[in-house]
This record gives sequence, structure tokens and C-alpha cells, in this order.
Amino acid sequence: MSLKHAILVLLDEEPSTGYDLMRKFKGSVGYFWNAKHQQVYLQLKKLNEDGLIHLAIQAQSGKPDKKIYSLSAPGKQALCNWLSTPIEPSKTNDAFLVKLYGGHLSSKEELLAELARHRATHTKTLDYLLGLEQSYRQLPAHQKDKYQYPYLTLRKGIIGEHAWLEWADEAKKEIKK
Amino acid sequence: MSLKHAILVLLDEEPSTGYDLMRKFKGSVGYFWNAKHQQVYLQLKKLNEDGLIHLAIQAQSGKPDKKIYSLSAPGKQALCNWLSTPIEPSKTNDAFLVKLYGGHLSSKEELLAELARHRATHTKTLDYLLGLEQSYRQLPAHQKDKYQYPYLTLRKGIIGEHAWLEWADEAKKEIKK
DNA sequence: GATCTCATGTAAATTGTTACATGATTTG
DNA sequence: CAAATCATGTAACAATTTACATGAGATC
Repeated sequence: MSLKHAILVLLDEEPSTGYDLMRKFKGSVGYFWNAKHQQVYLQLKKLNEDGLIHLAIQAQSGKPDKKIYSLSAPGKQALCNWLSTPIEPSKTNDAFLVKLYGGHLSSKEELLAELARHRATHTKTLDYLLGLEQSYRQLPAHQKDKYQYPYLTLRKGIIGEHAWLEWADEAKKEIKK
Repeated sequence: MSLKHAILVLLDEEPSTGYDLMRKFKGSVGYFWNAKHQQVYLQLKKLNEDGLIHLAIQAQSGKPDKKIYSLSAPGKQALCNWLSTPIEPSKTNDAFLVKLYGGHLSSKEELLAELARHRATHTKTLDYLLGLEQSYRQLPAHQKDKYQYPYLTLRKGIIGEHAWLEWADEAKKEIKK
């Protein structure tokens, strides 16, 4: 679907290896896009075959060759076409809420334990995103301009995680009640 | 993955047809689970073959027979097992944020137009969820207890949509700037 | 007369996950 | 010396989407 476009957007920002992209999916853009490495390497292969990205091989000793991909002219065109095509708001599938929905079949202890576990990962994600925000704020003005749009998506991540935690507090009280 | 469990949870609440389930996925539980009808009918078939749900056929004139599914004992067991197994926090893939991330390749007008479009659907969803909340609040006490957990997930939907709109206001200002 | 709701499916294509596979370098 | 990080992939399987398919009744 749009893993393809997520990769193109990231490569437009800077040439990267599959591994680089993976680090982004696990880190700085993980709050809005996720993928497994197998999927990424496969997609890069396809994008290269389709001529949407270029490949430069950089030999390394003791490690597999580094394969650095970058956006090609047709790739940029394809990306721009996609960007100017309206998309539907994304749908959420959240298994944790499915579990909560059927909460009467669990014990309160189990529910609270799982809520706490999830809370911990969301707190960690929020802290990480706040760190990224700090880095952004310390950037010189022209760099801030450059990253204006990525920063906007970062704000979405931060606001979203805040909301999650706000809800979690409410949910905790309500379950204990 | 857990469409299966989403269906089991909904059938635990009340026996339903595939069509009934679809209405829920498009409506009251759509903010945390989505599926296409083809997927639902397929899954119901499998769940029935595996003995996790029962099937009762109700003839109708002029329409296909209504196929009413309900949770079986092994189904309830399977559901309880799943409920007591920890799951990972869900990952989000949001194509709209991918588009925003590459916003410098679009025009401000296009970005604002798409933001407004998405804003409209989120506003609509929020209004719908607030309506559901009103219905819940007017329930007699024992009914409120029964729907305590579904209500908690509803709160997640409401808080999440609020957060989306809050972010959208910020984003709008920032894009215009 | 067109569109929406009711009500159900099959088949093909695409996408994503899990399992399997390798191997050097760095850090604790 | 164990674990994490770097760095890449194939193959099998599961899940999801898109396209195709039908047809009555209700509403505008």
C-alpha cells in the first residue's frame, strides 16, 4: 500500500540503506509508520526494479555490502503524484481495546497489569518524542524551516501519546472502581 | 490476527449476523476495529468450521437467509485464553502523516484542503461517539455496569478524536505560517 | 429511475508476518 | 563470553484489499 510511499518520502529526505530505514521505522517515525525489515528489503528491491530508486553499493569489510538507495527522478514524480492524490483517513485496529471491551471476562488485576504494561511503553515513546522535540527546538532557524513538516507529524505523535496517557489514568480509576 | 478475537468479543455480547458485525465495525467499535465484509464473512465461516461459534439459520422472504452466529463453549474458552495472554501495543500506519512528512513537495493549499477533509471526518466521528456517550449516560445503573468496559473503550475513542482535532488546529496554523 | 440499506458470498492480488539463515563488530 | 548492533536476505504462511457477483425492498 503505502509502505512504498513511506520509503519514498524517507529517501527524499536522505539516501539510506534498508537498515537506516528500519531504524527510522523503529524510532523517529515509528509513531506513524511501522514495518518489518523483511518487508522493507523486499520493497526496496521492487522499487529499484521499477526504477523509482537508485542503488549505490558501498563495500565494507566483514559486513555485507552497504546498499544505499536514493530517490530517482521517476521516483520523485511518483511520490509527488501520490502526494497530490487524496487519501482516506486511516483506520485503527487496536487489539488492546478489543481485550478491554471484553473486560468482564478477565480479572481486574489482569486488566490493570496489562494497562500498566502498555502505559509504560507509551510513556517511553512519549519521552523519546519529547527528546526529539527538544532537538528540533535547538535547531537554527533555517533547519527548523527544513523540518517544519516532519515536526508537525512529531507534534501529532506527542499529542497522541499525551492523550493515550490521559485516557489510561481515567481507565485505571474506572477499572478499580 | 485478532479480527477473530474482535468477532468473538462482539458475539459474546450478543448473537449477530455478519451484517450486524459489519454495522458495528463501521459504527460503534469502528474507532478501534475495522474490517471489510468479505473478511468478516470469511472469518465467520472459519470460526464456525473450527467450532468456536454456532450457526442458526433464519429464513427470510426476498432476501438471503439470515445467518445468526453465537459464541460456543469452546469459543468462549478460546476468547478467555486470548484475553489472558499479554499483547503488544498496536502499531499505527497513518498514510496522511506520511503525506504531511513530505509536505514540502506539496502546496500549502493542497495540504490545508486535505487537512480540512480529514478534520471533517474526525469531527463527524467525534459527534457520533459523543452521541453514544449520551446514550450510555442515560442508561439505568445496572445497564451502566454491564457496559462499563465498552464505555471505557468509547472514552478512548472520544479522547483520541479530541486529540486529533487539537493537533489539527495546531497544524493548520503552522502550515499557514 | 437512482441510490441506499439489507444480506451474502467467491477469487485474485497484494501486503504483512513468522520462521529460517548468516556473520562480523561492539559493548558490558 | 554473552548480548546487542550492524546488515542483508529467502520462503512459507496468514491477513487484507480489490474486484466481481447477486438481488429484493425502501426512499427520494
